[in-house]
Amino acid sequence: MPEPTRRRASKVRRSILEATRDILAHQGVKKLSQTNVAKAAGVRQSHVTYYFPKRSDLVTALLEEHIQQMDGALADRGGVSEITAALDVIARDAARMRFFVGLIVECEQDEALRGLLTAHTRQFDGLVARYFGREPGDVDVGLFLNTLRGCGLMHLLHGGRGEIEAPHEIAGRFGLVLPPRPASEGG
Amino acid sequence: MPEPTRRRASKVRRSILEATRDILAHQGVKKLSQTNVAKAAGVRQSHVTYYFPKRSDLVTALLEEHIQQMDGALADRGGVSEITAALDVIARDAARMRFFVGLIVECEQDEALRGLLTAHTRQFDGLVARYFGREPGDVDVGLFLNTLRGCGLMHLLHGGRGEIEAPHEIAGRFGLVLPPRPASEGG
DNA sequence: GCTGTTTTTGGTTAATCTACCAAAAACAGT
DNA sequence: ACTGTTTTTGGTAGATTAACCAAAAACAGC
Repeated sequence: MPEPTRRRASKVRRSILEATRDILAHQGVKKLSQTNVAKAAGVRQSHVTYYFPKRSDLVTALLEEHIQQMDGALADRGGVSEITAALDVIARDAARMRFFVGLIVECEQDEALRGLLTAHTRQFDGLVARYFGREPGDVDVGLFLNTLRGCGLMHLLHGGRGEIEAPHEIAGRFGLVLPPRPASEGG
Repeated sequence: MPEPTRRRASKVRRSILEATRDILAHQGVKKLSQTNVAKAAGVRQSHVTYYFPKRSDLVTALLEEHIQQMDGALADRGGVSEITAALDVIARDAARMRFFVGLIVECEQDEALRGLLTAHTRQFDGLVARYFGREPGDVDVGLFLNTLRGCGLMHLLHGGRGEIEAPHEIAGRFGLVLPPRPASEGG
């Protein structure tokens, strides 16, 4: 058993991951340290090392959980409203972009993490393509999402200030419209 | 004299700034430290503190010089080819986006730096608007540039791999075309 | 060549960071 | 209740960081 059982379900482990997420989203990658995480989680610093022996373990677990949550919210129900919300978040939620940028910065030192993150974004792009009735890899969808990402990045830079056109309006500029209900969207 | 004279023109100072730029662009913000900068510049660590007493002084000076260089290349000649090249860089040059992302991360701890960077991007956006015969603050131009930024960010994430549509083609999607020569472009 | 300023040298400092460790405590299965 | 595992505690280690400093050296103006 290389992977202990209880270790994965621990309450402490959970609080550490949550603290990590909060710090990365609200204070940025420069503030992400074992000390700060432990403080925010209300546990000892050595707990962080215990559950995540290397820094990369912590960040990787964070991203894995994030992906899992996204999958739960998006893929399972395939809900239109969830995707709509997710698109909005990309362009208008500074904390989320801070989180994303932090991950990108971490990727610079961790190719495995980069693999995870690229795969995740690719999958998300494919999901959004479906949402608009396009094939995965669709160029319009790719550009549209990158537009949102650029908006989000500038929104982060400007300190969360400034108005941003609504995602579905931006989508229109790329010829992207929601096809008539695919007859499988549960309320 | 709060601002010493020779201090600003020093060869050492220049090499420090160049090393800082290179590290930020090619290794990322996590590798930006006095030690690494000094090593890359071939000077002693205490030199870095001497010329840039605080870390923020170093980053600020770096951005100021960057802005100055951009101004020199773009505003002076107002050259179409220079802007074309700059647009290309945003979307396709991973090192430049790494540099930009690094600055954004630094802004999180330095509001003055954020002011500098936001002002710079705003000015650049205005310049590009002119380039397309639009007014500063033009929504199409803003979205277009953010598209390039989003492309650049994803390009950085994917480790500099992957093809990207040419900027002027993307511009077309926003109804942006170069007006007939304004009769003032020097070859 | 003297004088005051700038720069360089070579260290030190205090803070912070990741990682490690041994021993106590809590817990689980039986 | 005993046994082995997991977790917690508390502390340490070694690296790395930005920042500071005194004294030597280089330099500039006169």
